[in-house]
Amino acid sequence: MIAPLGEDETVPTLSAVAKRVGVSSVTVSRVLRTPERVAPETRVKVEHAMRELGYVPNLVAGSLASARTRSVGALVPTIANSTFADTVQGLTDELEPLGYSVILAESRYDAAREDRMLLALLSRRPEAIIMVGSPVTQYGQRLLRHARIPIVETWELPASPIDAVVGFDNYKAGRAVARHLIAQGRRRMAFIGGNERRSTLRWSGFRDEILANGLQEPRLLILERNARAGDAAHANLPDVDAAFASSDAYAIGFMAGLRKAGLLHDGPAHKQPVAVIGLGNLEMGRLISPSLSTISVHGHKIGRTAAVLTLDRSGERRVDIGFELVLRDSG
Amino acid sequence: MIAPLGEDETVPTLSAVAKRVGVSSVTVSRVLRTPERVAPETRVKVEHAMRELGYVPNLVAGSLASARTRSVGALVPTIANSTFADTVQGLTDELEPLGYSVILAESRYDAAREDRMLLALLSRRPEAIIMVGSPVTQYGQRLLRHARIPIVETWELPASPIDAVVGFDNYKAGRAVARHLIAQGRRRMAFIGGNERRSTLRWSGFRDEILANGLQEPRLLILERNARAGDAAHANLPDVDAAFASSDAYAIGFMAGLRKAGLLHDGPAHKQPVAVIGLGNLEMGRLISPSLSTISVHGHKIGRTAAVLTLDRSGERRVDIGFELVLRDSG
DNA sequence: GCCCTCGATGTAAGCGCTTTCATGGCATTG
DNA sequence: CAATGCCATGAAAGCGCTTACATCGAGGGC
Repeated sequence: MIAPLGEDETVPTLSAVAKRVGVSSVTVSRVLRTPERVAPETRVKVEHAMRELGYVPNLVAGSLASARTRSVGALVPTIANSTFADTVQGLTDELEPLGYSVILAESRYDAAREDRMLLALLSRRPEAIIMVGSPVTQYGQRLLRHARIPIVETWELPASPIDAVVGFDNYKAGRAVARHLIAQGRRRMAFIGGNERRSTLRWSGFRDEILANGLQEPRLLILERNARAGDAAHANLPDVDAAFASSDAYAIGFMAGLRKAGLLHDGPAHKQPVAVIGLGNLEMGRLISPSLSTISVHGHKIGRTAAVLTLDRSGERRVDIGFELVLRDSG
Repeated sequence: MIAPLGEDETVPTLSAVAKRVGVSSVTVSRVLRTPERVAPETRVKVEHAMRELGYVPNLVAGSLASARTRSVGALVPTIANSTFADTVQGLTDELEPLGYSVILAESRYDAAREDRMLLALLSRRPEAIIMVGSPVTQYGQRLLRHARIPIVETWELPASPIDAVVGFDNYKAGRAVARHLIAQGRRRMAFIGGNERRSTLRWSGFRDEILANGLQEPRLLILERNARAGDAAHANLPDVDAAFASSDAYAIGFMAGLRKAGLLHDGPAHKQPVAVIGLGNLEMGRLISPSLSTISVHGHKIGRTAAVLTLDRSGERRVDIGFELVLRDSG
């Protein structure tokens, strides 16, 4: 596939450096890994030779020999347009200073692809795997259970996690939003979301709370991935006075539709004909008008915490990082 | 650092599978790599044993033996909140089906960190490196020039690239925006951007075009990373009638400031007291009101093209993917 | 002055694969 | 029927490191 760049001279190895200095290759290895165990004089000579040759350590050889790859696998549904990028960033913030690299894989909300990616990741022998959600298939679960490395599931709080978990209760988030909207006097609710587990959990909570309050069953609008929540959404949801969107992007799209229909004002929440609550707390939501009320989910912190959970396996393996209802002008 | 999970039994290897079936390990290797060269009967037995043992190929050993890691390195300034995620996604879209993994690194617009990440990536012997921009330091440049693998620089069109390049002309983008705003009758311009090369290039083009038209020097507002472009920006830019923001996020932040100051209407571009043009074409920009005019930059396509450039080294090594001025209601 | 320790270096083995080359059996050919 | 070729498999070497373990002087303690 990828053809190596032509030309001749070979990439320098440890022993090339060793030969040049006139020491054995262990010594060279030592100036890399445990420089304090090498006589300063030799060390200087070796470092000099490395620079001259442009030596770049071969970590794949090193990994094989030491059984430590200094890499972690990260599996997310998608990295683009998404708050999962925050989680990945949190992860790297914590891990890169320690010399770990992250191998990134995207499942695209596709079970088969998730399994393939899991296998691909494991083949590279990462020292831990951090994923958004949990493996969907039995096969994926088995793969991870047998991997014998720390596994961190995130963004949810599964009942029987494989190893560690850091996330929040999506069901409760749904209930919290419903509770707020009811208190605000809303009566005809709708839910806008995608067709995946976290979204479904939020829907369940939302619905349960509403029904528990004796209100009518909320409307449910499942959007396909990449669907435009805008015009479509409002056309499908006539006659509602509040909507909970499973992501800020959906919420903002829905608001665009509302605005077109003249159902969006620049005033405060209680003046809105239709209340809208999102989830994710994108910066954008704060900037638009009316500003978006949302569930804030601490994506970055999830990533950092996941990193900590792989590094320190002694403490509590389940972290409920919570969420926060951020009220602004949209609902 | 990361402690391996306790317990005993060792992870199965190729030869463990081989022993179990009673064949040599080459045969097992062959059913993985070239199954058509193995007698169907043996193949079935081997595959069965693999499943029984839960064998997961060790790609790090394979990589060392074959000198092919089937990985590529991706270096971006940041993955969060950013359109670079699109580029990474384009990359993986093209590469994952071919069995490549992407190793992700973030430079955070920091030269020293960029060099460290470059070295870390190269140590893992990726078969290609795709980066946003070009290495900032001499050292980084040298590292890549000596790496003997395809290198793709993106998002710019450097004069003397290391190897391949796919991007657009940031300077021309700046000129194009200026030209448009001038044609729209704007006279007192401002530029809002970050302190990094691509932003500076856009500023140069913007400024040059304005001066070439005999208008007064535009105002320049450099924002720190993560600064809120909102209130701050407008306070610093009184008396302008048009602004070009180096990213959609800045643009939307600036618009929020304008709205507060009563300088933003819901009508069409020519009715706006202050025109605003962004860059990036975030979906959000289409949804807000007034909708954001912007330079669209095809981030996803950049990623895909970068992948193609690493896979097929025969064609043109410089791709100008262009940009597009998308006019909506903000300017 | 002898033994021990310790610091600096080297030797050897091996990590889990792939690659190259060899082998032996069987079918094909004239 | 011998020569030929091919197909399925195996043996051996080695990828570039790390990790025991060995070695060898130089100092220090008594």
